[in-house]
Amino acid sequence: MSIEPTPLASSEDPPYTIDAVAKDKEREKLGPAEAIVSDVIGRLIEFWGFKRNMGRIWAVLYLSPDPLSAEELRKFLHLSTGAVSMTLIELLRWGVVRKVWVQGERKDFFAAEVQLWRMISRVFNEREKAEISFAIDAFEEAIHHLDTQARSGDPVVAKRAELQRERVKQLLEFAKLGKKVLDMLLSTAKVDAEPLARFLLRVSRSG
Amino acid sequence: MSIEPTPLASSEDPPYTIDAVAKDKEREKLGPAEAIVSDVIGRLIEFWGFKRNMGRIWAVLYLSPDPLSAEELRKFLHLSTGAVSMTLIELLRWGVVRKVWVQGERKDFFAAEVQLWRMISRVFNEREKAEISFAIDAFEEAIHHLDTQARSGDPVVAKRAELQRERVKQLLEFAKLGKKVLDMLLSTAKVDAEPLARFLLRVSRSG
DNA sequence: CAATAGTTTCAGAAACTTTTGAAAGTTTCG
DNA sequence: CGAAACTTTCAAAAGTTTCTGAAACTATTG
Repeated sequence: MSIEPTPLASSEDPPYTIDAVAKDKEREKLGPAEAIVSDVIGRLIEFWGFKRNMGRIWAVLYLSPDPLSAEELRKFLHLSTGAVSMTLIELLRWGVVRKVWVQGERKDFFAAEVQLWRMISRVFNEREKAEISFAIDAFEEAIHHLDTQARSGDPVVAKRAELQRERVKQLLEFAKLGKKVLDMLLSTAKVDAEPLARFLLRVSRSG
Repeated sequence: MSIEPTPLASSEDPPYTIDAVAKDKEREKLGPAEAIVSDVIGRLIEFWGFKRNMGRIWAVLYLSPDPLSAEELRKFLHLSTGAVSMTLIELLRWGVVRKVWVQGERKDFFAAEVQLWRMISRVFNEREKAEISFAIDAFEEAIHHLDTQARSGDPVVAKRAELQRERVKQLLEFAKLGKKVLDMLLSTAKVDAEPLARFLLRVSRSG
């Protein structure tokens, strides 16, 4: 139930020695809280379309008082060197983990971005916005096609095109609204959620 | 570039006959706008963690003036009977597609939920809320573990537990905020976005 | 500059997800 | 009831994603 500090530091060891910290570094297992949190973050992140290990590694780093090396992460999470390397590269690309230089150490160390809001807005910005912009373009293209059809001679075709045009327009409006909310979130929310709220207040009157 | 109504209805056919509608029913291919929209909705939905075919089927139904049968969907999207059946069952479970009884027809017909907002809030309610509630519980459990550790004799363990407690608390706060926003969205936003905006306005002052 | 430490890459393996299509099941109708 | 119409199920196949671990590569140090 209590944490398992390290196999080397049994409860018989004289406690509070100077190298307690050094021993702490030799820990090979996650404590229960760390295990729970890295598991749940892994799931959340997977749910969000990333790899589970991205979430798990981020979580372990987030809960670590000090930066960790790839090797330590490998041990904690029972991953292969390759997986740790690839996952860290991905996390670095997303800007949610940083390389940290540790004095006197040759290998790289890694630390989590701890500003949750900044982190999430960064990911939203790159990922959701791209997706939604693509959708908006596609809906606009579809509407263009339907306009052409609506002007075609065949009234059956024209009638269907008109109905479809309305429906795609709904999708387009919805996507644009989503994009606006996202933009707002991204540009300012890391500082303050107020602009988003103001916007929604305005929207709610017209739509 | 223009729609392909059906291989049977070439442009030489006398147009505007009474059975133009009947011919329209024999269409076997999607028009360009339908193809674009079902593709992009398929992608969005996949991105959101559902099966691509759920999005594609929903989109075809959404753009159809009349309810469609499983067989028609199978033809339009080149799927197997099994895939159509399973996907429709899933869409029905999510409440984003309804069965529609068509007079004089023996087979089932299906229509899309066209209220976008209602649809999305329903999905959010079932899916995101469950996920976030689970995370909240897990974070609380982790904090409990860390409280125990913080009271343990070993000051190294205690110190780490305190730092970790702070961090997990951040996650917990964040998740709770997310849940609140979601609740607001779900309970009222289908009617009106205003309560959500008010809430955000309040939140932005305190934290 | 050779040995060592550390990191990345990548082809294949494993795990997981989705689809197929035939068989089983169900409902309707004469 | 029995045949026809239609739907669902499910085991196997196909497809996709993620992971492994050895080899290649890069950087550091004596």
